[in-house]
Amino acid sequence: MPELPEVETIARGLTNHLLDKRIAAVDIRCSKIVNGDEETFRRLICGRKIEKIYRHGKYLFLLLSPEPAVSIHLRMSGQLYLSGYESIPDKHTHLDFYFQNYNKKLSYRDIRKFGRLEIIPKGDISGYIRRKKLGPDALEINRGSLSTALKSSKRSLKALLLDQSLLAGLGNIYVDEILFLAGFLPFSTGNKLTGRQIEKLFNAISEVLQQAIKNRGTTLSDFIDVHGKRGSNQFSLMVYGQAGKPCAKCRQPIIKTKVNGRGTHYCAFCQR
DNA sequence: CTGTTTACCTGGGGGC
DNA sequence: TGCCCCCAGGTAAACA
Repeated sequence: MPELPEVETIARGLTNHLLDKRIAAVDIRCSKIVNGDEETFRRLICGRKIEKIYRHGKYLFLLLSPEPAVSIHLRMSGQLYLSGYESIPDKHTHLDFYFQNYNKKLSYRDIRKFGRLEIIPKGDISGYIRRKKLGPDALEINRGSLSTALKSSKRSLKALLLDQSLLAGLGNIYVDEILFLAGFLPFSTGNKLTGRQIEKLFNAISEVLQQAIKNRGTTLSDFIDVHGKRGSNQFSLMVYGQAGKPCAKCRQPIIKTKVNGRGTHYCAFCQR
């Protein structure tokens, strides 16, 4: 499932290939994927040049010149990939962008159709981020803000780290990995962590995410980069999907349970 | 207001 | 083989 490292991998891939390309046409085959009227969507972006591509949390932003911006959220199973101009889309490929003087198209594919593309004015991106209640990006947050976020309530660490309004970008896989690396149990609460413990968590967040970006994301089933290639971070997972297998550190079996309704993996010996 | 549960989708896997 | 049921997960909306 695309979380921060997967969206970052896509943002970098798109930046490498689509910067300064001009959108020539958009083929929408499933209109619920785009927010609002399909015809308006087409009209507002056709003929516009891609000026900048970046992400905040799991949201991807394409800035067009002179206007507008497109926000894309892949949710559970969304994919963005480049393919030959004339390749035939399968039944889950809902939208294609064509470009001037470029022999590839950018396709949006989404088996579960949870993802969305939205048009917003460029000047309103910060407003959009506010309306979506997104906190600071998980790679940009500073220790003070993380501390405030974790002490904001007596919910579990799992719930706190998944809460996009506190810090944006973490999903189920990386939260489990971060809590393992930091050595904290997912159902323990954040409000009585010491400064030293918060620092441990802070470092684990950045370490786990940076490593996953280096590995070009985690591919358990769906994730692919803009070239259709799988990531390799699944081979570095310590707890997620490892239920019953021996912990890499202490050889005790990894436990899978539910915390806040989410599948949660941890080592009862290494995490306290 | 806060925190928890459910709906949205589809494919895959287990049980029989 | 095939059918039924449940599970996976990010977010928004509904709920307590």
